[in-house]
Formats: sequence, C-alpha cells, structure tokens
Amino acid sequence: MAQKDTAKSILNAAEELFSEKGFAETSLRNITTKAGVNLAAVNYHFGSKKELIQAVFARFLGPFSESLKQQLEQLETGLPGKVPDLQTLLMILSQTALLAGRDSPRRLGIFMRLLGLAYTQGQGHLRRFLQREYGDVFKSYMRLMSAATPELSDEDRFWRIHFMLGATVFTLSTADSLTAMAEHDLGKGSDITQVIGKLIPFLASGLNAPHQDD
Amino acid sequence: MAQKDTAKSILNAAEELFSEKGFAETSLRNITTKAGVNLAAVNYHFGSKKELIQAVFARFLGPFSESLKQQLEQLETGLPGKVPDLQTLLMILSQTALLAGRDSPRRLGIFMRLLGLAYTQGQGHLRRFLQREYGDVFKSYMRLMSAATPELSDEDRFWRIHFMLGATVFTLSTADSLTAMAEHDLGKGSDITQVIGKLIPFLASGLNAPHQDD
DNA sequence: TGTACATCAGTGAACGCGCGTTCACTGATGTAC
DNA sequence: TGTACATCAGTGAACGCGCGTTCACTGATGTAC
Repeated sequence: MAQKDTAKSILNAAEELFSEKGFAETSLRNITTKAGVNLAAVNYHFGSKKELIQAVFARFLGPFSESLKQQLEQLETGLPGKVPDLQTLLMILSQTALLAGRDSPRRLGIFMRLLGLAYTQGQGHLRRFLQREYGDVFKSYMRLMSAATPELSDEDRFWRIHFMLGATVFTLSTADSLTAMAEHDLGKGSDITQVIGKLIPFLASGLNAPHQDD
Repeated sequence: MAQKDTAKSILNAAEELFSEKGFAETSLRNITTKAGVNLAAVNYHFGSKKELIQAVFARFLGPFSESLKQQLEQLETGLPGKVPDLQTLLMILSQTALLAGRDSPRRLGIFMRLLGLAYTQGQGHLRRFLQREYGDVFKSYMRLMSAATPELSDEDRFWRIHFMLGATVFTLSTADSLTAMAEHDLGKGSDITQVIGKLIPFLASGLNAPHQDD
C-alpha cells in the first residue's frame, strides 16, 4: 500500500462503520479489518479513537465550511448592503452540502447520520471540537437567516430553525431506508437530491407558518 | 427494599442512563450502581441487557399505545363513518404522549431521546420488537392520517410525515438543552408543553405546503 | 400447630472476552558529509 | 559515489481493564400434610 493510503482507508472505513453502528459499537478492530490495515495504525496516524472520530468529521466539514464561507462572502460582495432572501439561503446550504458529498451519492446521507449521532450520543469532546472549528461560519449563516425572516419573533425563529434542523438531519440520515420503504410501499424510489427537493418546500412553509399564541 | 422495587429501580436508572449516553455506552454496572441494586439482579429480572432495553421501551409504549388505541376507537364510535381532521389527529397524538409522560415533566423528552437512539443506533432486535408489539396501532393511526389529507399524493404524504417525525423526535429529544439555549440567548425559557404548542403549527403548515414539482 | 419442603428475590465472586492503547521492533527512504 | 545516521510508515504481540453473563449460594416467605 502506497504512503498516505493507510490513513485514507482508515477514514473511509471509520466513516462508514460509525454511521452504521455508532461510535461506541464500532471497535478499532472493526475499522482496521475493514480497511485492511494494522490495528496499531489508527493510534499511529490519529493518536486515539477520539481523534479519529474528529478527523472523520473534519474531512467532511473542512471543505464544506470553507465552501459555505466563500459563498456567503460572494453574496456580500455581489449585493453589498442587500440581504439574501430565505429561499436563496436554503438553496445555498443544500447545494453546498450536496457538493461536499459529491464523491458518492450516499456520502451526504452517511454524514447526516454522523451528525445525528454527534447530537444524540454522549461525545462531549466532539461537540466541543465542532463548536471550536466551525462555530464562526455557523454564526454568520444564522445572522443572515435572521435578516431574511424579519417578521418572526426571535423566539419563534429559534424554535422553527431547530424544527427544520431536526426534519433535515433525521430524514437525510435515514434516507437510505426511507427511499427503500417508499420504493416498496409506493413503487417510487428517489435519490437524495429528490428528497431535498421535497424537503425544502416543507421547511419553507413550516418556517413561515402563521404565529400561534400559546 | 420491598419486593418488585428492585426491577422498578433498575428500569428507572436504565431509562435515564440510556437516554443520556446511549445503549452501548451504558454498562449494567452503571445502571445497578445508580439503582443501588446488585449487578446480577438485571439478569435475574430481565434475562439480558437486550431484554432490559426492550422492557424500558415497553414500560412507556405499553400504556401509550393502549391509550392511543382507545382514543382512536372512541373517535370511530363517536363519529361513525366520519373521518377526523388533521388538527384533531395531531392533538390526539400529542395529548396521548404528554399523558404517558405525566409522571415527570422530563419523561417525554427522555423517551423521545430513546426513540431517536432506537432509529440511529444499530439495535436491530429493538426495531423488530417495536414493530412486533406496536405495529398495529401505528398502522391504524397512519390510515386516519391518509384519510385526513386526501389532497396529498401518497408520495408527498409519505415524505412529509417523515419530515414531521424528524422535527418532532429531534427537537423533543433535545428539548432540555434547547430550552436552556433559548433561556440563555433570548431570556425566555419554556417547558415541553409549550414546545409542542410551537411545533404543531409548524408541522401542520409544512404538511399542507403547496406541492412543488421536482 | 408443627415440620418439611418448595419457591422466590437477591447476592458475591468469578468467568472468558473484546476493548483501546502501548511498545519494542522492522525495513524502506531521505539526508549529511 | 559511498557510508553513516535519521526519519518515517507500519507491525505484531502483549498490556490491563471493564464488559455481560453465569453460578452456587443465602435467607425469607409460602405451601402441604
């Protein structure tokens, strides 16, 4: 095996296995067997299992957040002083995500599953890592979101953005089994681009729902 | 400790720890220490860790599904031949869920976190168990949902129901940290009933979004 | 009413196993003089 | 150009540890005659 291939095949195997089974249920022996490399190579290249987990996220989120940052800057210089509308913002986010996962059609689904796991499983180190590395781009995007929905109260916007996040992470992360179900029950398969196409009107409509008093 | 208390305190401790850390990350030693019982008591009362996990779900879902089944039957006998509308169906579901978690305000959030874990973590045995035990009530409810949204194509309905499910499971399962965030960022706390109150208009609006061609 | 036995909830200690990590080592490649 | 040394990627075997499970056992309660 040529140099550098070892680290790469560890990342590939880890990404897939983590997304299928979760972090704790996936052992380094699972990963190195699948990758066809020596067990000790994980600790040699990444230091520890925790750092391997972070590296898996960084490989996806690094390019993604870079590309998102550029898009947002272009928007600013293209239309100085103007605020992009909601539709534009949602499109930018989904296009950037699709682009970041373009290596394989399953990649985005796999990554969404990882993101869901990061939220639901313990892994405090992972949340701190994500916050530290990508917190700034996230905040920029959120500022634009606020500007694009001036009619919403801060409270309604806060909650509805999280409703959107939930619908997105959950359905894209289970997109594999959902499309299989749709194929079986309705005779209509779909790929992740089509699912996103169905998701966006749902999200936009939910976000703009009339305010309802408690 | 009086008889039967041992099994109950194991269930209490397991429910809480599983929801905090996931199934694999929670050891029987964690659970029995927290419950203040002997390690071997888990296998004595439940047989194995897998069966303990199922028992945790059964304790919540048993009463929940019974109560939901009754509500649906009452609906049928109260308005024979008529189909309940979407608003009614959503209300019934959320009321039943709130009722099933009434022991403590945190209970419903805890259970939603468990449900999210059941989806995202391996646990094939758990999905089979849930399907076998509660598949029928689920199907009845879905039939009513279809009847209540005749204007939607089967495909749009299928996907939008899963978008709703995602938004619900995700936000209710992280409701603790989200309300803390809302309190910190906006100075406005909220309990789970209020979150559901905000969620329902979002879901109803998303489900009824205009159809958009791919 | 008293005795013998059965059932039951719970216990303490040990079992083998797979885990993440460590470490001394190898062999190939690069660098200095 | 040749030799000595340093760096680097990767290896094989072992480490101690916490895991789920098992098992022989105890002591209290219930049942039969």
